[in-house]
Amino acid sequence: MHDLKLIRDNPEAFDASLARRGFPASAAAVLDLDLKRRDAQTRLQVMQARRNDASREIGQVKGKGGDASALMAEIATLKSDIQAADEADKALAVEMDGLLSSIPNLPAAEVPEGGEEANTEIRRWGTPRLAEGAAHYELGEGLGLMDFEAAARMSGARFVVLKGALARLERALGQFMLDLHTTENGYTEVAPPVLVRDQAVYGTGQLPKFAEDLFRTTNGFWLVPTAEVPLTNLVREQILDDAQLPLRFTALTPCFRSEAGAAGRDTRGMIRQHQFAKVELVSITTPEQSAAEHERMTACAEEVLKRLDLPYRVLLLAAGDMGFGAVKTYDLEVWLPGQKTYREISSCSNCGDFQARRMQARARASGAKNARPVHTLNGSGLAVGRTLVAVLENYAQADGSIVIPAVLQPYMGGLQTIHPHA
RNA sequence: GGAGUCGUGGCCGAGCGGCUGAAGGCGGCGGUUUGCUAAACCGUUAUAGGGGCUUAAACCCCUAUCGAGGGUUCGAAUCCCUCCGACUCCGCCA
Repeated sequence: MHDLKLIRDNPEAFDASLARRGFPASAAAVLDLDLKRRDAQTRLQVMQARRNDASREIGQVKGKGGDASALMAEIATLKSDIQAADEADKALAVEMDGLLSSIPNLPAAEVPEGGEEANTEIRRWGTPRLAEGAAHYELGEGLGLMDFEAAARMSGARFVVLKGALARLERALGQFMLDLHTTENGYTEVAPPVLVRDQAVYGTGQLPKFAEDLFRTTNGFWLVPTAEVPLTNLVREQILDDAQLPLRFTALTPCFRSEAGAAGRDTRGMIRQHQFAKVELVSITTPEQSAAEHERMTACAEEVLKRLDLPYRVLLLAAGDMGFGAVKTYDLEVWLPGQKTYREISSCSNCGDFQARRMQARARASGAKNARPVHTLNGSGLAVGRTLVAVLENYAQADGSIVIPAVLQPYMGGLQTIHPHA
């Protein structure tokens, strides 16, 4: 959600920023509506002021036992006008809300202009295994521990059943990530709801524009597409002290995505599923802290890949490739020998005050009069399903067995290798 | 699921349908007192929007807001309805 004042003060800059995302100019429409709204508001307020005065007089006159019928008659004529003006004003407010809430956040100055092709590689880590490797689904099925057909029989496409050591490997990855972030990176573990109301999903920006990407229960709950939703909404409608910030939350949750519009993409394997596990990182900061926190959060996510010894690169996303609420986004892409390419495994975004405005999450500097919207950041630390894919493909041996990364072995009861038929 | 109670400002907590945007307290801020700390005392302290004045701020005026949304009324924090949330008791269940 945008600050209307900002658009009023500098409509050209606002449109120029949107243009960098490839988003059409919107300031004129906003300002036009704003003008209409203010006009309607003024007309309404003049009538309300008169009504309030007259009502007060009526009270006084009646209190002295006088006759107030003349005043009452006057207001009676005002009444329908007030109602009409009130409705007009509300309609305009709703219209403005709809308009503002459908405009994406403005990219930071250092974000490259353009679409996906303008994404910029920032750094690389590790040495990719360039030899042709087996795909994770071949490896998993070869192990007899990854079953897409069984999943399809009960749930259809884009689901998977993991069994035995692979099921445990997924659990191990989640535990390892969570432990790293809570014991070394300063995040507080949270076990949040994964079914949430409209307002929560609106707060983080998936609603109203992206409803089709989400699953919804018959009684109106949304299944969270990421723990970003519940973790960020932890501070909704709260007024915090700057001194409490930054707050850092992490959670391991299932994530649910309809993948409408992804038909035909990544149809094989575990890369794109309707349901997957993810460890999410969320930070709530002051406006001054968010840029540095963004770097810190990205480093926390990278640390997971380093400890797993998985080669990756970091991309600074171009304005047009960023998510709706992001000011700036780093994507972490892990090397997948099966595809001989880097694939996204984490996305770390600074959302500035965009989500905070929608959630009414504010913080006050000590002694300060006014509370300001906080800044919110979120990042995957990491997508567990895709990390499993990366481990399989990067740790596969010639005979189809999978070596367990050293840091995971304690979580696997000391198991060092997963053999076929295990 | 059945029966009931409740939802007020940063927090706690009053509030007869008519100068109540809201008593009081805590906290915060400013000041007095003080060797320092503590305490005491005085003053001040909601948010959003619109408008006036101004280079700007301060300031002034208006409107809205007492969980949310409707309704009744000349007038609603106060009455009615719906929803959301909290709590209590009973029943049921992991």
